[in-house]
Amino acid sequence: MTLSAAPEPQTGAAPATRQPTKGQLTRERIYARAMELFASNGYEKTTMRMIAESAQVNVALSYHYFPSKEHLVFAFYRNFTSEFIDRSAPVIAASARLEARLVGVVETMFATAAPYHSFAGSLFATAASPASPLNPFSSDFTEIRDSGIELFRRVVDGCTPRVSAEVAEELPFLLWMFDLSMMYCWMHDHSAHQEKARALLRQSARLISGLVRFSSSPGAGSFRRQLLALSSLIRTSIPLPAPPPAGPAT
Amino acid sequence: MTLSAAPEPQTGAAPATRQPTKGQLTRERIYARAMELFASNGYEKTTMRMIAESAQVNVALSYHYFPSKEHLVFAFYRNFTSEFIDRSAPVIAASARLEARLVGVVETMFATAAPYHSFAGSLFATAASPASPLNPFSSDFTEIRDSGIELFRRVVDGCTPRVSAEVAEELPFLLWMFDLSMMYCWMHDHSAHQEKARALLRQSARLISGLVRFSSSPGAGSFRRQLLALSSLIRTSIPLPAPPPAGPAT
DNA sequence: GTCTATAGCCCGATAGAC
DNA sequence: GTCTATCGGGCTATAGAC
Repeated sequence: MTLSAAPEPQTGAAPATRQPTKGQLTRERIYARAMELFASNGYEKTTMRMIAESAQVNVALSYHYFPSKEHLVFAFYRNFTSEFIDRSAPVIAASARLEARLVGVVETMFATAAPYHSFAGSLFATAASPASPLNPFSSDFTEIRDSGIELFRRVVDGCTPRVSAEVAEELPFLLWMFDLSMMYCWMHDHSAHQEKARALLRQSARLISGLVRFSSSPGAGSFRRQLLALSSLIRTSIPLPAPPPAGPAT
Repeated sequence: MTLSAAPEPQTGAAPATRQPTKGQLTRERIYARAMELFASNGYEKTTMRMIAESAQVNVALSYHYFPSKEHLVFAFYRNFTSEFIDRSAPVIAASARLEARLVGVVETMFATAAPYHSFAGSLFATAASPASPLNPFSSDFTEIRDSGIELFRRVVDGCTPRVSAEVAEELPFLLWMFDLSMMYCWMHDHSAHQEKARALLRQSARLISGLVRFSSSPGAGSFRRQLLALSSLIRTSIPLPAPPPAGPAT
């Protein structure tokens, strides 16, 4: 199964100015109602029949726009990632400190995801399985994953402490994985306002920033090489389209 | 829902010498057939009806012993963990080097899990959700998780490089989480014989061992304190029964 | 306590007529 | 796009045999 449904608008750099067709409106209505129901009843307890009824369409039509329940989840991922990245831009601009940027960006992710806290865990479960086309390391996910890594490239870009070019090449990927981990912690966190996840974030960001600084010191060559080798190993274990071109970009 | 089914034998320090009742044999037959079917058809494609038919019992009886499909997964976890831990003992005895022990123990986990590689991912998905009583941080999972952490306590115990008492208190938990991560990588790894996951393991173990050594050096007090604080934060975010008693136990 | 048989609910997903 | 009908599968309920 592949996850790109037929009438799915490619939300890339394509023309978003065209006025929506009737079908698109229907599609969005179904999606919106599904998210509401997921939030109020949870993912598992929300049935496709409920979604269709709520959106005032027939079940079969729901399946026309979203060929499976998973496709709704995938659409959520895309929308969420897109919104999260947009909201991160001013946060990155606000400070050059790596630690502040990292905390800020992940906090932004928490804030963006807050309305969905109740069902994010269930989505994650659907997505965690290597068998699922939704898992973050699958090829269906490539686009979303790449935009996430790209976000952390901007976090690293021009930050303090300064990072060497070789580190700057691997670090975005590592930070993206850190971001995923924080997401997982946040989902599990039922403390008020997810304060525990936030405390964890602050402590981790401090440690990461310290390690990055340390890895640039002259005496840390062995550590740096080991870390880079490790990151490279992880990255190449994943069906990434290609290692980031160290060419004319930036 | 709680996961301890009624006729489930408590495999603790309880008398395992008693001869199995007829019901226990049936239970084990159902379980064994389920695992075979999972391995050959995958988790999702194996139906409860198939399992019952294969074990030559009625579906309702299957549900008597395993009130849900998830209960089969939970039984698998318990058995797997138990076998994995048993097989790890000689590995720990074989070397005092932390790096060698770490590689050896995780390799043992890979070897123990090898027969289930095809469906381990699906089980993991069922288990990853915070909503699932199967997730590794849930209270149902406490016993299994504790035995895992205890295993890594033995890995750390008496190892070289020497670790200070305060590090030795947190390190087993961190290594257990590392073990979980490696499991996740291994599941995703479809290279021949999961060679990529093994390469990752060797590289990670080297780095971890280096970091442990470094953290014990006099100049690394700040790094060590930060790492300990982080570990403690993570650990206390989890419904652990209690922080490990620093009392009379070895 | 161990087990069979049957009947059925609910839900994800599909087929095909209109 | 709409609709009905249907399937397969997780799960439940009940009645009862031994």
